[in-house]
Amino acid sequence: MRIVFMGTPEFAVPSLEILVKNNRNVVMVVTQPDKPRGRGYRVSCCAVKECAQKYNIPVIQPEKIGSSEAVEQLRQLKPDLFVTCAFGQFLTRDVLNIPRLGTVNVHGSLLPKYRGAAPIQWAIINGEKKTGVTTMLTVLKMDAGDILLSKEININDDMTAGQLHDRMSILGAELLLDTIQRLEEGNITPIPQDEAEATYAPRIDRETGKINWDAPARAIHNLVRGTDPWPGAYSFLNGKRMRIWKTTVYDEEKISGEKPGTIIEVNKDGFIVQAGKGILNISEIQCDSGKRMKVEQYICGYKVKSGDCFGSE
RNA sequence: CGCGGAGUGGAGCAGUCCGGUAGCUCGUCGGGCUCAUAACCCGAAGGUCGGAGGUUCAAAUCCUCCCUCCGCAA
Repeated sequence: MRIVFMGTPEFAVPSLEILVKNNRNVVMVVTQPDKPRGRGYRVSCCAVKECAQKYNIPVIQPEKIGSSEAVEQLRQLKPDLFVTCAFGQFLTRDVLNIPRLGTVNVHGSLLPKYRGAAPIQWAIINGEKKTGVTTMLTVLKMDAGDILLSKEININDDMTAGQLHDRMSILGAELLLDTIQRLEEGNITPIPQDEAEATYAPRIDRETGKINWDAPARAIHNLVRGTDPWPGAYSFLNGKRMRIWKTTVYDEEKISGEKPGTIIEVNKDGFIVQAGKGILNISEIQCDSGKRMKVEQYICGYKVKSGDCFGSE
């Protein structure tokens, strides 16, 4: 079976790798063009391209996958199957028509929930207790194709988006291999998604990480976890921006009368802060120009006292 | 040439503008107090101030180059 793999970031690497290691015939990898990224705007390539090069698989990086040039290149490969996994471009009808057996996508949620770019982060931010990975047929509408297989995974109360991402990328890879095997055997029945149940998980940006202290402590805790490692939850303390990396819910319900955001106690375990509902303990933070550090270390050099208040400036 | 911040005993910071004895909080070690303690009191150890040049009577501080880390932006 001739497979073309389309993917870009770290999440897709285990999927590509599992195909290679199981001697699947990946004839081509399609990924996003190299772009100037990072400090100093150095041009760098994505994780999937690096992986493909490691296994000497040809790579193309079309600006638009639907361009006549790219379509022609793909046609000439006479592929049996396309696999997409966090590719980052929509496939056009012309592209979808190329592979004999169709196109399979790996997605980081239990569809039809959390369609879109950031399903892992939003599942945590929304406080879900479980999520999963799904393989489905790729169609023109985003993440809306018929479901092939899915697998659940539990979300622990202290799990970060980064941790969940890493586990799900591996789970997704295993599910992909399984899916392809059963497709070959003709042992799989695509199930249409229930459109009425569909929800969306849009791309997150830096603003997503801004903490609203009027929210419940539990919701803030979920935001902190769901934006770790990127973009990170933040607020301002004494005029300086502070990222907040590690929290625990100290109390679910309590309302002390202090303004939300107020530090009601400082100790070596962290800041104890009043939220809109409930109380949050903050134990790990990061200042601009610095690395992550425990609050215990921070208060050695900075003066923080109870009554100081987190805010939007 | 994208913009900006940071590097000072083990940790976190001040001092740098305006050159002149290395400072604070915490930790560590020793002693004291205490039924006891992560609390309190007394004392001590520990630093080529990221690196290399330069200016100067004198550089953490001023000038030049380099290294490392971080934020913005992508």
